[in-house]
Amino acid sequence: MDIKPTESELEILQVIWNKGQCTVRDVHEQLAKTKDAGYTTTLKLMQIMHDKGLVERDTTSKTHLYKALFTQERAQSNALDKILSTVFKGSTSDLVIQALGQHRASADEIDTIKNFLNQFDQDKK
Amino acid sequence: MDIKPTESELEILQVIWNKGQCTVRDVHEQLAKTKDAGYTTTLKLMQIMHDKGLVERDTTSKTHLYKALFTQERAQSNALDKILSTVFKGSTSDLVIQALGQHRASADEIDTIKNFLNQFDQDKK
DNA sequence: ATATTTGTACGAAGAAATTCGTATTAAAAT
DNA sequence: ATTTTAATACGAATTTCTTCGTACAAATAT
Repeated sequence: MDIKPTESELEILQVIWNKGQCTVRDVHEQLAKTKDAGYTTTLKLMQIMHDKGLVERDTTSKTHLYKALFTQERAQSNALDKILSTVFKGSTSDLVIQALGQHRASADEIDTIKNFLNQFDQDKK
Repeated sequence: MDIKPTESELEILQVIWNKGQCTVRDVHEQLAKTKDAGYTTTLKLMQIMHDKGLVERDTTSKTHLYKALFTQERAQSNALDKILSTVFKGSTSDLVIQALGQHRASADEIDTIKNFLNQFDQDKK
């Protein structure tokens, strides 16, 4: 079973991951900042996501509450796999170098990454 | 103007980037290894890509030759931007660390990345 | 010369994703 | 109590992507 949210579904999931839990209105208002789609469009999408099993919802009160059914880490992992195979010929180092070159990381971030790499070396021994 | 190849278009572009230049048959045979779609499907897709301006083609001889009109680097850059904003909350270091954790890099690759990071420090001075 | 193979063009069907209008119900405000 | 507001449900239109069949033309083989 493969989880593959569409583009729009990912936009919605992002909002849900940030807030932890969302009403349709929460999501819609967040999206409205950068996009313009009608409220019922967002509603419908979230209902479809529920049908697909991407989210669960609490229907106790009139206004339903949605939660994600898979983690952002999982989505990250899928997204990385996908672009690695489609545009990076499978080369993780190409990906990493391009990412770092394109979006300058802060000194702190660079340190974090270096530490991460060093810890790797230790594993090898 | 935003370049946004679809999933199938990316599969085709990948083949073109590898060979530099391709006939429809070249592409089709490569794809056939992992997929099964009819020849005319591939043909049609490539024609559409031409309409969209993703590729150019040389129609001098009967068998047309296709070339990509944008680089793989550009596609990589777009892909990274997209997943950074949709699933990584914009954090490059999260992306890098997750990528390295998920797809163990070789010692050589790790060195390459380290050097890249060090060179970064120098830039800062 | 003729038949076969190999190619392009292109319409159209099918599938998937997105968008929205209308109906209906529940809650809140007057 | 009644009106207004805010919510869900859901069908249906639209758009985008994918797939394929058929027609036709050029090159190749017989």
